[in-house]
Amino acid sequence: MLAQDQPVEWTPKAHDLLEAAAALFYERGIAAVGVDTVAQHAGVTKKTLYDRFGSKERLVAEYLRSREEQRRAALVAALDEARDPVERVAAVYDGTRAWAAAQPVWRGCPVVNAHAEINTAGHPAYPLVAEQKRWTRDLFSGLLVYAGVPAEHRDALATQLLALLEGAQVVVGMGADPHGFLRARDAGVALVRSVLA
Amino acid sequence: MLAQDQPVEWTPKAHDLLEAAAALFYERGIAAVGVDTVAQHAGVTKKTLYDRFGSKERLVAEYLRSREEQRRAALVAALDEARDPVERVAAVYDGTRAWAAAQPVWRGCPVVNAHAEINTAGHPAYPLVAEQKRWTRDLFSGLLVYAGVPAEHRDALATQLLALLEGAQVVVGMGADPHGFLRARDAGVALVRSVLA
DNA sequence: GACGCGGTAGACCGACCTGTCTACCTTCGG
DNA sequence: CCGAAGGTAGACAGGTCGGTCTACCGCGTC
Repeated sequence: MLAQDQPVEWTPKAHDLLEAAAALFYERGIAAVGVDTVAQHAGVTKKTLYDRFGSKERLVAEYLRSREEQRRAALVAALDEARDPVERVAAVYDGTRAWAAAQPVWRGCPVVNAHAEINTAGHPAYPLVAEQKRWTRDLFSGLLVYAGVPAEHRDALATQLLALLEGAQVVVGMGADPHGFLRARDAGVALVRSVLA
Repeated sequence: MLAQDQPVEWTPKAHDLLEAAAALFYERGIAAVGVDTVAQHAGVTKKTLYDRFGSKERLVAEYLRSREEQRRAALVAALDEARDPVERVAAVYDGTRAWAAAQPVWRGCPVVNAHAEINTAGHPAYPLVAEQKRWTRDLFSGLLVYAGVPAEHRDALATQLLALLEGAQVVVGMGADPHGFLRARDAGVALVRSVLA
């Protein structure tokens, strides 16, 4: 078995495995997908899966890490196109919408979904889950500093912007409104404007 | 086995089973909890479980139905205390916060969590999941009519209020901000006020 | 006193789960 | 030419899963 904290060796088949695992875990749920299924979809033997990742838990952790990497890349891409402070807040919603649209199917935030299935604190994906929302909140917080939002409003507003972003992912993922990201963007912009005025 | 659409016979042990199942499914995840574990926690035999509910899927559906019943009861309780139109919108957030606080642990919306684990459209809990967000959106929609929000703003605003509510549940559930419900409430009120002015 | 009912106790089934193992094949660098 | 590395094929182990079944018990009611 692969040692627990030893990094994954990214052979071509390891990439195939991650790709297959990511799609299956996201679309069907983590516990609902067995390692045999993942290996089969990747066109690979189970032994190769264990040679590269060492355990299913580790594969899950890598799945979440890679999805989060994608997301942050989409966010910086969207942020690079906006210089106006309020537009930069809006860009977070646009970037998330673009990231969601890039997935073959959208079933809500992968981290939230994984959180619903991971109970043991010892799971290697646990720290990733805990860190992700904090990171996004800090992102908003920084954008609010840049926008000149007074410190007394900053914490509350960061939470509100984060709630809108998370809520939009849920709303779209459950099919309650296909324009959820645009609506959330408008609301976020309105909230920021109201404390700047 | 219990017939698929035949109603559950609510004997005392059936209630014990639902209570145990609800706690376990919510706190550990649905797939992670076996029927043996549920029966054991309820102080009941597996046979009794199957005599009353017929299948695990059916038990899951009843779990979600009962949690949603609780939630709507908390919402009407909060709504009954508010007559002012904007205060009634705020009451939805307060009611949800009270409902969340009533749970021994809060790990986000049970329906969203279940949605992450349920992939098969034939699952008896599937219609419940699909209906729930629509119902809540309709609730906001009705409150906005009552508040005199012009029709052109109503749909977008209902989605924004729903996103704030769902987002607050995520934010609190993942520990990103313990005051998530209060923040969401303030943001929702501000958004409603801005279209009324 | 017979019967139905809700329940216990626990064996049992086949399927599937994560994870390991042996044996062999291919490719490539020194 | 050799050996290491990445891989295939597939059996295997031990455990858990959802679900079924038989045998029995206690209680209330015709």
